[in-house]
Amino acid sequence: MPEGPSIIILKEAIQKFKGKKILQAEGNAKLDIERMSGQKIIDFKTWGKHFLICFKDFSLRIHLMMFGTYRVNEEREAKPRFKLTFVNECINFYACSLKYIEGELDDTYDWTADVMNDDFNPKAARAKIKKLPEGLICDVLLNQKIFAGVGNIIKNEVLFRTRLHPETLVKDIPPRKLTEVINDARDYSFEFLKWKKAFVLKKHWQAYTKKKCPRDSAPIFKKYCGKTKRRTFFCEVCQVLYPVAKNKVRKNPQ
DNA sequence: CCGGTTGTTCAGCG
DNA sequence: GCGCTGAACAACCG
Repeated sequence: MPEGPSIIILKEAIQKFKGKKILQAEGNAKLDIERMSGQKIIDFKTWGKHFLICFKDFSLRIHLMMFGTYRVNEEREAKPRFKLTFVNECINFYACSLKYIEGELDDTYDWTADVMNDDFNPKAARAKIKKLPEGLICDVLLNQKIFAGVGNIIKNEVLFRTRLHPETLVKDIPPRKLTEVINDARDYSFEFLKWKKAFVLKKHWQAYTKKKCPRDSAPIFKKYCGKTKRRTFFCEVCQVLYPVAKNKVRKNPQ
């Protein structure tokens, strides 16, 4: 479920409940689920991997973490973390983390960071990245304050598509290459969404979980990179680790 | 059948 | 107070 595009799919799946009144809210969550009983759903919003159910004075933030799931008008065997009942219909959420947000969401969320949002701002992303010169690009891509919604799959694929080595330091990335990475974090996320909806996401992976580079047939390495220590798949032949040593730059190519 | 993981938070430590 | 590590959570896939 978890990366940003999957949360968009969730939003679309339950869009029909927007404007509806919750007849009953129940569940085994730690917070006061019943607070939502009788409330009307004003809107659904998303920010990165957060799914937000908006009410008049507060919102519920749902994070599906690694294994969260949901069902519309269906039950799983396990008890739901919480269930919302409408007239003749219901939504069930399982294995998710919940939190209430009081007041305006604009006070909590920087919408310019969300790669799936129309307000995503590449310049704002660049300014935040510039403040982390010693950071590794593989960690930066997973930083939700910069690229909300990007998860480990998107990270791997964006680095492959832009031919950038995951352990490149931010300060060593050429400006145009950085522009490419920022733009592709958004572009690939929309490709991810399109392919996920069509159930063909996996077959479009070029580096993630792959053994061989589709560009040059060199082996794809697997390494737990950076501070985040997440699985990272990359080709050492075509993904450039900047700065490129001077004696490796050919003076007269071809 | 068991190991690994599309994610995040928090306790505990030096 | 900090950064780092490991645990915890949880369910499905291969």
